[in-house]
Amino acid sequence: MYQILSEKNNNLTVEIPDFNPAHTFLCGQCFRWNQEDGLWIGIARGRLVKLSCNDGVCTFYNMDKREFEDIWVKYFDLETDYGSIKNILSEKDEYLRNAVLHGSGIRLLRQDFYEILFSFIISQNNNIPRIKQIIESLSKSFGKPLDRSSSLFGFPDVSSLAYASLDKLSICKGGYRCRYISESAKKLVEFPDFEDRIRSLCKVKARELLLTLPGIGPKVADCVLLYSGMDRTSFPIDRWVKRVIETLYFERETDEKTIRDFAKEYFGEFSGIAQQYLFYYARERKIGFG
DNA sequence: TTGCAGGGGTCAA
DNA sequence: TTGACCCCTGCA
Repeated sequence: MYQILSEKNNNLTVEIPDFNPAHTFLCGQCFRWNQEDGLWIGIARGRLVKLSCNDGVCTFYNMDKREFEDIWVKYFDLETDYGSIKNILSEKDEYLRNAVLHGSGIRLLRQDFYEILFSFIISQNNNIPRIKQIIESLSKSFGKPLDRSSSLFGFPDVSSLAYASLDKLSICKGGYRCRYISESAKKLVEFPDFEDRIRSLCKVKARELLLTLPGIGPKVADCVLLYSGMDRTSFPIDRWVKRVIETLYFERETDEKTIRDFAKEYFGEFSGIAQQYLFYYARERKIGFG
């Protein structure tokens, strides 16, 4: 699914099919990747990553083969064959074919469970630039610096958030969501093997357990399962997805349960990635929005 | 300049 | 089922 082409000067060149950083980082699944001077720079797994890509050949800067294979193969989901998934989805209908073409370089990342959990609590009733702002601010205030000289910070761990006062959390301007962050973090420190527990449960039970945390409703629970890589059939339904599905497949207003059942039946095991293609397509084309 | 709607929802009544 | 909730941005 990928091929390491060279390793020199501490830079790694890798051929990665079906990967376009812009598609992957801008489709709304992550909040800590930015483009600067032609490079994509992100903070994930407590590390800074710099990469550039051209025609399916990517360079990872300051990275050796070992780190790449230990961490980033999994993070970028490089052992999944997106080519065949795209073929299967493209045969479903013309809408999906267009959506897949439009976001042909999307890869569903496998991100840190707790970072995703808190990031998507922050995402509720919010827009992407501000979500990114709040996450940066939280990381700066409560995260660990990436290295001794760094002014960059990893996402805070659960206990840092749990032991922070609500007043201090509120400096990050998350508004009413800060209370959810605080309360969920407090519950999570009391439940240290929460992530393992979620992993061990069936999808339905895992979702139910996530829903017991303050600030996590159906949409955020589905995001956590999908973007942490736990359940690729998860199908988060937000305003955009609801309206694009209504516009393309129902031609009328439709309740969430009907949409969920439709997705399960129609997209099957590829529901999560189908959702991502449709979301990216809908946002860029403003489908269902004027 | 000001006011208002709305943003990848959730919760409580 | 509905409105409140923080805060910011875009727009009239």
